Amino acid sequence: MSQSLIRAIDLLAELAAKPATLDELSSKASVHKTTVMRLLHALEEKRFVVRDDEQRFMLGSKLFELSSLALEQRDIRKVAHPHLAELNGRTGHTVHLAVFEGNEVVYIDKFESHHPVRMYSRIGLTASLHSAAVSKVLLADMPRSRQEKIAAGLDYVKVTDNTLTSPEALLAELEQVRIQGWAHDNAEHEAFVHCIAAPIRDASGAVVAAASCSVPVVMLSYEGLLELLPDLKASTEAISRDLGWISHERNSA
Amino acid sequence: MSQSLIRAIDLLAELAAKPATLDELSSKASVHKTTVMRLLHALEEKRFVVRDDEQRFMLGSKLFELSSLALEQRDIRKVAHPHLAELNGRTGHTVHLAVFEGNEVVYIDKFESHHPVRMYSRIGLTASLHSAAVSKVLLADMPRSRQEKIAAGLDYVKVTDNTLTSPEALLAELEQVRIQGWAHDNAEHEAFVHCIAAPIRDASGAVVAAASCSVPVVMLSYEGLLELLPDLKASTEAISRDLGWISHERNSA
DNA sequence: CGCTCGCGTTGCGTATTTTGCAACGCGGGT
DNA sequence: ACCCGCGTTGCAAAATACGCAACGCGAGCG
Repeated sequence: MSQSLIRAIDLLAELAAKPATLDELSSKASVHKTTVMRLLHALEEKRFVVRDDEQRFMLGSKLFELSSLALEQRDIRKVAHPHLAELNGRTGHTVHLAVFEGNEVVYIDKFESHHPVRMYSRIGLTASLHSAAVSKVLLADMPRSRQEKIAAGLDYVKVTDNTLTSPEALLAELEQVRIQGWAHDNAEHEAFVHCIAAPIRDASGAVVAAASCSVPVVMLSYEGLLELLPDLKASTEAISRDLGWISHERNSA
Repeated sequence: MSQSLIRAIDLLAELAAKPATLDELSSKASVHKTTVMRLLHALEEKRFVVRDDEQRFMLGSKLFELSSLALEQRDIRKVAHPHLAELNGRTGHTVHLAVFEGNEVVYIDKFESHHPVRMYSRIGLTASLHSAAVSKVLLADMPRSRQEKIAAGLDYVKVTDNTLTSPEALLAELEQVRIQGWAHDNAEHEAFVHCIAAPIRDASGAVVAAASCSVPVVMLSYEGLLELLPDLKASTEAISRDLGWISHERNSA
């Protein structure tokens, strides 16, 4: 167990909240300031951390570099980007791309709404496994046994009144998603925001990513949201074809 | 000296190049695979690393999250973003935003050209201190003694035929930049690409960032490049005013 | 101008962790 | 069925990390 490494990572997490001094970090981490100092020096030397004008430590530019390279290593993002940019252009609404990585669903691309609305999601953050539409799409393609295992291990945090609250409810919804080929988030993930998501498949037909359109409920009714579905599916199917997927069925809402 | 932490960071640097297996990483790092395995497990637990479908390790999504937060902590970027987006829209050329951090110049925003050209620069990478226009702008505002210290410590790598190759040449050019209020990169930083940069100031008048326009020499002559200067300066001055800067002089090319 | 305080830094000995070794376990291929 | 590649594990030794106590410096105050 790499305690020293874990401590350094914890320091980065503290600095992710806001820049801090040596003493502040030492206090937060319950670690002697000498120890914190040495870890920060190593992080500073490698550009993970930098000192601002007031001698506070803050996250360094190496993180931009690594992040940029990590995103570039995700081919799905490169292939999907122009399609989703167009979808965002046509609809004017927030568009996300998410993948299943390390037992979590992570947003790896995002296009902001043309309207003055902003959402909590951001590239790099994880999406709730039991409430986000992209999560349902990604889970729906998994074998039932794996779904059950994941569903059993979730903490069904009630984010809104509509949030699913049991493994049974989630599994039932996943079955419906698998059949209909898309998922919705009925303001389960973010209050006052609903969205729809559709799967992106690779040459083998496996779901490798999900894309979604999200809209505040005051801007668009549920019926209006569903009218975006053909457009969304056209984009996700175009991306899937670029990945070698061959459509065997006629799709419709 | 945090050897374990440094090793972990080196592993991340290897994975930045491309995903790799345990044995590959062990070989590259000259560290026993047991040690690499433990470090990777810790990194995986904290989402700095994830395993792909072929059990290779790759950079994880936590880096996106930290990078996103680190960029948000840089207020200058948020203030400058809309202005530089407009500059990019008006000119159609590549636009960069760079700051001086930890004795280096780092790109913290970039807007791609509307033409089919791509450059090596990317958010998070450092710019050469002796050849990039943004670097000259940032260095030009420093006290002479600090300039001399930095100039003396540089490795004057000859990137192109036009690259400056001595501290004296660099300091002379910095003096010129300070007087004229902008800098150029005469294909010193990237062959066949020239650019101009201008300073962004804060309320105290200090240069806190630099913005640049970069164009391939085949697309625009040097004279044509200089014609972009009023537009660039209009943007950097607007950003400076947003930061509280008060202009005391009439500016012109 | 001198003193005090806050905060980053340093030397060092001890405690703790890290490390590599040797072997194991598992899955895939022959 | 066997072998090989590769990830994993237990353990003892080696090496580092750690915290302590004090230092040094700059800023602020009297």
